[in-house]
Amino acid sequence: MRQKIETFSLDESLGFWLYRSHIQVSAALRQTFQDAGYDLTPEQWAVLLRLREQEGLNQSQLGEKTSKDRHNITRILKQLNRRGYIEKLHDEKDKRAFHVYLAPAGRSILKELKPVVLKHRDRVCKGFSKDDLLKIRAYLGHIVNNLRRS
Amino acid sequence: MRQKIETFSLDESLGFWLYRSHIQVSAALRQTFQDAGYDLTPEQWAVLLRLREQEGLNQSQLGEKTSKDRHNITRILKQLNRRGYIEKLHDEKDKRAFHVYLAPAGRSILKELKPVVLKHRDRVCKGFSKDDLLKIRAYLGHIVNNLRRS
DNA sequence: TATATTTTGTTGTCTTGACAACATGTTTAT
DNA sequence: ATAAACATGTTGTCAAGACAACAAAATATA
Repeated sequence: MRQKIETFSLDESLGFWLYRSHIQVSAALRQTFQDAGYDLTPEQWAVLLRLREQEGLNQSQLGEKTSKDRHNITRILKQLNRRGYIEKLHDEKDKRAFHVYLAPAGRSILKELKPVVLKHRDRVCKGFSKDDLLKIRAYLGHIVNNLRRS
Repeated sequence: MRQKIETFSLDESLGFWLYRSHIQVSAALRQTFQDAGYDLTPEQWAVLLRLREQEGLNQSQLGEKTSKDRHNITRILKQLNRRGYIEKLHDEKDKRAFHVYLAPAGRSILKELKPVVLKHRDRVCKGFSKDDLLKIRAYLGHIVNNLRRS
């Protein structure tokens, strides 16, 4: 009867590969923005994308929909506000809350950056079939699901 | 003849799913360490793991092997040094460089945290077959490869 | 109604990642 | 041999993620 010796190494770690791939995709997108002459982070881009789909959310809701907590959303919105890409409007009823909207400059940058972002996407996804991409998304969704609640 | 209108949304973005899954796995591991009573970050853990496999690297090499640049490695090693988990020894020949080694406390914590890390791994990987895990790793490796050079 | 609890958002601290500037030491070219 | 280029590591700045503390407002409860 042999005892099972479980072991682990960094290269066998799923978490490390997620870290690695995320870091590199993020760095590539950052570089893409920089090459295009825009001072924008991947995180700020994600928030703008989310706002294009759904405007008028309050900050907490926006945070949930971008996987960022309210502290970080506060500061990312501050940056986007400074650059003139978004607007925060007070909620009439709830005086604590804001509703967040795209400003005209925000809509502009979304259009302007579309071609370079598509190019970036092609680079990241090179060699993958549509089926591969669906499978990857399913796998990552499964992981996210495994960690839901507690 | 219809023009192809390519579009994108955050939920269709591979980069966003990588971000999301990475963030959650990382948060879960952080919580795991905290629950076990250890003040250790996932990044520090990754460096310790790498050192267990390969000691005596200099900082730049260690950075490459953990996908961190030399600036970040400097600071992570500072933390690990403060906690007594590693040692930095001067290179005899190259007076700029250090060789990094695990200290006894570093070996200890690697052993002590093994069970909780395995538990964390089981949680992350729940519902995946060995074949699934190999496929995920292959997919993520493919992405990393797509972004190599330039 | 009065109090307690929860929600919304901000600020501050720490760690990490990206990046520039720098000091020091090594290697290469002239 | 000297100068130029490069490598190694540190420090500082900013953005972002984790987290604690806080203020203000809304909601629940007594």
